Amino acid sequence: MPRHSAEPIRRAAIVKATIQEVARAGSLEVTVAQIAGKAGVSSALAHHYFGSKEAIFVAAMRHVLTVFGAEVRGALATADSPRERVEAIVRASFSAGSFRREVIAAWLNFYVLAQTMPEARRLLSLYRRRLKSNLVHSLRPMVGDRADQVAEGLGALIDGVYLRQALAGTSPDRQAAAQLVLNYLSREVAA
Amino acid sequence: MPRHSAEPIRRAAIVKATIQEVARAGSLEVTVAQIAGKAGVSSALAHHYFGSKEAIFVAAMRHVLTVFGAEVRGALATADSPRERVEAIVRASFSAGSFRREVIAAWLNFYVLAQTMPEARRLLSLYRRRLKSNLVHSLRPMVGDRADQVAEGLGALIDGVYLRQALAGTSPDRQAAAQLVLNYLSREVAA
DNA sequence: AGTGATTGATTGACTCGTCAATCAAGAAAC
DNA sequence: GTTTCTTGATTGACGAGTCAATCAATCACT
Repeated sequence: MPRHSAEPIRRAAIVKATIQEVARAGSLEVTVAQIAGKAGVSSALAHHYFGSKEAIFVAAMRHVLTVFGAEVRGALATADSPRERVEAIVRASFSAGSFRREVIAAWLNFYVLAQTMPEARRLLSLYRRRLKSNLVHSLRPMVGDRADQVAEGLGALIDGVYLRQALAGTSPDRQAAAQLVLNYLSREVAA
Repeated sequence: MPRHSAEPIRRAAIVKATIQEVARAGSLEVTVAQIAGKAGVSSALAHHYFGSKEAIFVAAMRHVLTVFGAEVRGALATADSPRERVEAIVRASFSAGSFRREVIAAWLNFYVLAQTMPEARRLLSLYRRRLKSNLVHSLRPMVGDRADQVAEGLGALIDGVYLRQALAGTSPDRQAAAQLVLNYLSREVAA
């Protein structure tokens, strides 16, 4: 293993470990040592690569959002009609990659992080704006000028389902979650 | 100042200060000293009355839920038809007492707390079960055996609206929030 | 009414542990 | 032999919880 390839590997390992540890602890009260330990490195190395604990959290958050973004884009690629596009976004929200216990738990805590860290808030706002923009664009041909409020409702509903899943002891049911939201969509379109 | 009236006054002050401080900090990372300071007492006294920091948080959470429960009950008192009952619950969710910046911020953090503290989780589950039971009961005459899923959707939507409000920089708009949820209700009933 | 005992209220000072961050130095690669 | 990687050790700060002591009201008894 060549020396110069270590950095990306370590960063990825630390980011992954961060998500796992945050999920395990159920809060952001995890020590750098715990994260580093899980990643199989020393806490000093984590500081070496990220500079601070906050930066580690931001990187983890960015990773979650990146994965989610990629899933949305992938789902949109095969969608033709507006209806299909909206459905693609909804399904991507509950895809196998993002709708997992550890990611959901991390998600909730990133919301809390966004309350105190401007950088985290920026990331979250960016993601939200993109999602809404995507939704509104696809909804326009379906519901006209109600697109904005329907998008707002869909967004809130998705967030709510996530939130409730975070607290539920059971493992997430992607199918049921998607169905609940798509149901809402159908009603709005029919109205 | 009569001796025996000190305890309830102090407890209430500390609980109130806890909610304010959690909201101000945007997280549970507030020190007992900060809370006590805001309540105008020493940190030792807070420990004297509550025993631990966790117990302080639980008391604050219980208070929020109690206020909310009272608001729901009050709203239900003047509701006759099933439709009115559901609307009362929804409106109570966004009532002036509960849908305030500080309370919303505290709410979000209590969700996080519930991930780690069994007692907090118990409280939250209890509140949720009651709310859903209330909803299902009133929805039954309106939507029949779809009552359960509609209640689930309403609950998730309410949670989602709260969550988004926690992150929004603006002050909460009770009217718009209630309208969004009631809209969902109308669609479901019409279907 | 006076006086001493009792009890709750309250605090400042202290302990003990924890943790983020730094540093200096060793190991590995090139 | 220089650069990158990696760590153990250390530090400095901070915070929860404890404790011994003070203060003030109430009580019990005369």
